Amino acid sequence: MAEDRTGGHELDAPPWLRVEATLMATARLIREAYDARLEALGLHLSQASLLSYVADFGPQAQSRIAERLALGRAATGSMVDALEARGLVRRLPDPDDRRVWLVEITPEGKDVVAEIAEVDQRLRSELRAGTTREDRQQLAELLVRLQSNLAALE
Amino acid sequence: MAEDRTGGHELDAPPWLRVEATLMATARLIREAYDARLEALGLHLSQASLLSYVADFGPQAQSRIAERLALGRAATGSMVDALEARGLVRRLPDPDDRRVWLVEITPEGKDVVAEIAEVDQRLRSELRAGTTREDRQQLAELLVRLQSNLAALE
DNA sequence: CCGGTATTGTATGGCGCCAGACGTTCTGGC
DNA sequence: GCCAGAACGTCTGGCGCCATACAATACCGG
Repeated sequence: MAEDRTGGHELDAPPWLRVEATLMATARLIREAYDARLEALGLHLSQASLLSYVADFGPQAQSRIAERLALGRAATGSMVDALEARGLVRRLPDPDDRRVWLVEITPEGKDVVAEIAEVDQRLRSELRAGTTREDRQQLAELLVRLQSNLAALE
Repeated sequence: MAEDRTGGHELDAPPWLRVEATLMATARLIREAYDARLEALGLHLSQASLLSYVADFGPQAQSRIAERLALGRAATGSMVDALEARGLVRRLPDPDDRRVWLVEITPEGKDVVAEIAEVDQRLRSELRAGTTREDRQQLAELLVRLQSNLAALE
């Protein structure tokens, strides 16, 4: 991509914001790829992540879900609305705290999660082409590092 | 990352879509960090990128800018509107094609670009804490690879 | 030169998400 | 017990961006 054809400029100029922009663009492309493949299931990446999360970890409060998915509480709430309307998820009152809803996966939701996992695995293997396991592991670590640096900034 | 296959339970399972979600969340955090620091200049990351781009490469058609920044033409157009309203950028008619506007940086724009570069360099050095040059280079390469894989999918 | 097609920039409507304000409920110091 | 403050979930408004449709202009085969 960045073959800044500036003839005799920098060799591989890391032109300022370019790397960040690339990261963001890649993230968007990935989301679009997932969204396209999840469209048949009637949901998009964030919803699929939410569903997988409650499937894995059992009934969870919305705040915790929001925190885990790095989303806002409002967005999480409306996503739960949508998933609930489709019967993939159910809201249970928390017996110990009347403010919170525990979001639980339904049997229908579990079926969908299985399909999501398939979609995910297929797409992942396509994306992995030409990359090594170490590459990906290092990417994951770098992302974590970046996040902690970002958190330390504020 | 994907082959954790629920051997029983994982301790810190990186289940399925989690890595992608992390990527997206990181991208968003980075954008927010930039936006916060660029707020004093009255612009956000995409506008700053646009400005830097036309500063580096001279007058460019909006479509080329959009393509280079991985944005839509409409979004690019309204960003140019905003930058033009602030006098940071100017629209010149292309003498060879009456459909296109050539977007050119103004002297005031150049001043702002210098400030952007400063902000960028400072934030970059903060983000780099605890990462090596190889890490970052590998990240850049991996992103390129991912993008090309994504492009090949459609 | 003429017609169809591609391309440029713009306008419109929609989507995902956030930030702030709000009512409700829990919690800890007095 | 009681009351200030924190936490949960919801609502509203806004932002950045996209997809689509559109008019104007360019390109190309007859």
